[in-house]
Amino acid sequence: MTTTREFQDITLERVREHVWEIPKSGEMRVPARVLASEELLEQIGDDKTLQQLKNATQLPGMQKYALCMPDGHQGYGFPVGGVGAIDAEEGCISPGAVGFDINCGVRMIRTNLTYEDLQGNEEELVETLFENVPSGLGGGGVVETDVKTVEEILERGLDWAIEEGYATEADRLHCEDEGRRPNADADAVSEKAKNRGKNQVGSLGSGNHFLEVQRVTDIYKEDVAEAFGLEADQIVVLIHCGSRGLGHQVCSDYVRKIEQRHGDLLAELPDKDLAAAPAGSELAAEYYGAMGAAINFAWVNRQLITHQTRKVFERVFGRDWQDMEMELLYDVAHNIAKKEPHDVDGETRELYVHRKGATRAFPAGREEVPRAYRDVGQPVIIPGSMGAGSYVLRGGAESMQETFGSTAHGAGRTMSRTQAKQDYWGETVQDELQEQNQIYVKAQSGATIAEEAPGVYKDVDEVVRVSEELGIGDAVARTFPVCNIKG
DNA sequence: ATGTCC
Repeated sequence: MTTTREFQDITLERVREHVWEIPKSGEMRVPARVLASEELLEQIGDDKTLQQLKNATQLPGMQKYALCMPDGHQGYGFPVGGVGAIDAEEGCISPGAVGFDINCGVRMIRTNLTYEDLQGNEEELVETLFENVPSGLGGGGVVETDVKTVEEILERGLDWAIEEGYATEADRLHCEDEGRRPNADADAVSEKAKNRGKNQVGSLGSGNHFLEVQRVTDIYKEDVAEAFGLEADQIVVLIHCGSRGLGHQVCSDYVRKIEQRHGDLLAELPDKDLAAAPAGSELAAEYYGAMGAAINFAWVNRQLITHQTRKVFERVFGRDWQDMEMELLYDVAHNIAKKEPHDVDGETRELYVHRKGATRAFPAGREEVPRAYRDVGQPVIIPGSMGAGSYVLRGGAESMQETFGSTAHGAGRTMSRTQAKQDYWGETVQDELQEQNQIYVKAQSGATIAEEAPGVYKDVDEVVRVSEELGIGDAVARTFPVCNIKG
């Protein structure tokens, strides 16, 4: 007897614990799979996620199944929390399956400070960070620059930041892809996008983006934590942001171009927001190059915020950042597509792995994992809400087989921003966090705090539990917020 | 997410 669940005319069959399948039918090229507990599946079934996932199976060249991670929710065309691995020679590439915020991602910086070292300095620290790390909508970055410099950043990523003195060689080695995408093409990025980016280099932006000082509260795997340089009570810094207006502009430019030039493919797809360029076409190559360039821009963005953070810590604690051992643990992207070789039915194929709100989670042994972590698996950083903790995982042994080397990226929202503003008042949320949890929050706008209230997020513990039980990403450590700045 | 519509 098969266990099934039905949501809005979509039936899912239970394959095994935490694995639900929408069987292939009608125009679907492959089945779809949702990786979730029963509790998370109920939330995923609430909005358009399942229909979007089912639609995605119609993209030409989709391999095995379209996947939804445990934190999935509806997005533009393709679910946030979606993974689509598409043949890079005979399939297609879809900007909607990457997301508007190209290389939105997270990085964690270690320190050798303990929570005790920081207590009493929270207010000064949060204020100084807020003054020195640009945030909010619109312009204003750590550096104000010009189109020519933006082009350098787009082409060279972290290498540019090293030359300019904003990054070290160790920083570069601890970014996914070593902070520079080989196929990045600044010429494929419009002038308009470059102009939007030129005064946003080193800026958080708005929405769910933030910089958070955290303390490590739990260690689940001692040996892996040691390899990652994490221990209980340690202070770490988490930075979550992306490619700002530049990446957004790249996405809209190419959605429009692809819609215009590849109307034939578009006509076969169930949702125009899935617009895709056929593999081998001029636009597929151009979008891939422009996306790679926007990815480099986002890495530099997070690097300049790191640079400012180190300077702020130097000022507040009166020590050099090197003395506080403020090294980059790792920087992960969670809105990208990348050509990767994967095993499909016993054959190795080049695939465009689209991860939209999903994190690469390569296991131990893979050469893409930085040398320092190669024996334990890559670090995977999963931010929770500002009142809950965040997790550091390591890529699990089953990830290559189950999810094309991917896992979740966050807690995922449970209500709209509009609803959140009706249910919460920013200052109240802020006061409660400080009084009840000793969390110091500072934001450009009270509305942002309301929109990001801890209550609007799913249970990050449950997301991580499912990831761990599936063997795609294993919990290594947990952190809890101390100071949070945001747009 | 986003100069929340060129």
